[in-house]
Amino acid sequence: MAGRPREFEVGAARDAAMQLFWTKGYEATSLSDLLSAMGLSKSSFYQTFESKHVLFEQCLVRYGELLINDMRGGMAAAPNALAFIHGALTGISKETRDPRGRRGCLMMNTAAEFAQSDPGIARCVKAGMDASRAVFTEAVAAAQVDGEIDAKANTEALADYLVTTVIGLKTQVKAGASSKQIRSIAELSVAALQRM
Amino acid sequence: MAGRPREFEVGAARDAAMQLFWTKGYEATSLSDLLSAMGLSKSSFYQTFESKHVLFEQCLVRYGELLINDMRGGMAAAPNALAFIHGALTGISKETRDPRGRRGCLMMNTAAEFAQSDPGIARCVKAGMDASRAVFTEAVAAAQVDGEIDAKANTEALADYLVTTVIGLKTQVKAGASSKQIRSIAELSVAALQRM
DNA sequence: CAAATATAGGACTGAATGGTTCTAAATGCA
DNA sequence: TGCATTTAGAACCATTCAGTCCTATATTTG
Repeated sequence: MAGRPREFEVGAARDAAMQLFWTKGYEATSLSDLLSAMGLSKSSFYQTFESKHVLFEQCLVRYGELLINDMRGGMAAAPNALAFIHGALTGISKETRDPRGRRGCLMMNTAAEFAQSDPGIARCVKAGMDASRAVFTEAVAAAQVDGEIDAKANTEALADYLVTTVIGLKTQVKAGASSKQIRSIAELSVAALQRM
Repeated sequence: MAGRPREFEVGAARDAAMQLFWTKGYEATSLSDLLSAMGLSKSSFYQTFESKHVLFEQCLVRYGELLINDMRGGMAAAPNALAFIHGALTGISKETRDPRGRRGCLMMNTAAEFAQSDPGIARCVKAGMDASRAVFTEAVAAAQVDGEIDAKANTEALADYLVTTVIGLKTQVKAGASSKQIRSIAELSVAALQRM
């Protein structure tokens, strides 16, 4: 009834693919790149993952999950909502050192490479954006309750503002901005948030 | 001493290529796409432009020039510096309707596709960013003289903040944000600028 | 006319692409 | 033992790619 068991972990292999897509982008990642990184033969690859494109969509979804988990973890660990927001923005400055940080965000990279031409991908990207905005919405609302942000401000609009700022910062990192620059912009943005 | 004259305008052909690269990205633009868009035969193409890659770098430089010209034109046309800044941000909301606006910014798209792997391209992108930041720096300084922005604020830091916001907004457009969302974020950002 | 240059377009190269199919061996369960 | 399944790996396919080369024609100046 059952044959030889699979010798690799699907999740781990997919995560390896995700790292590669993240670093190089979809088109620039060849099938043989993937096979090396995932440690699979072509047979196993195509038996387990339908195609490069399908695998990529899975990676995108997975990336979104990790992103949201990270954000929620950060929010739980922070002393309060504003501290979380502050850390989320200023923390981006650390990504300037490590070349891996210069990869930017897989969602945004994908939006740039794809979103125009592939509706399925566009939906994935939009879903990821919406999810991260939702976390920021919660954080802003909590900070409003805390009295750190003006309770009369439009919560949704502030969350949109934060998402936009994060996107801008990450792109700046990718384009070569310095850690100091990033931190300065981040501080400015958080300070602005408290005066809205 | 002289032979048959060229039948096309180098500048116009390069601009057509730029539009295509802008819309599709570098890798996704094939040579035959370029030939069609530019209206050239292979012979003429390779005689005039050394290669696809060289042409792309030229397009990137050209795009940067146009971008800066646009910004300077907008600044000259605006009643004052703050109005220019306001228009530069809120104007991005108009790009949501037209599918051509959804292309984002060639500089940023290139940063996402390339900047990690190609040092020459990275230099081009950085130069473009710096140039547009310089225009914003002038605008902020002028607005500070006008009294629209706090004269005690760090001019360079505010310019960085503006560039970051523009990048974020354009990426949001690309990812499918609505005109209303963009406008709301833009208004918020300009208002914040006046309270820094 | 002759030299010089630009034109269009096809033939071609060599490499790489994603993807399919097959063989042959390995491994598990009933 | 026999069936089901995974494994590795190679062979193969059709396509696309950027780029080179060549022929033949057109158009300019000297």
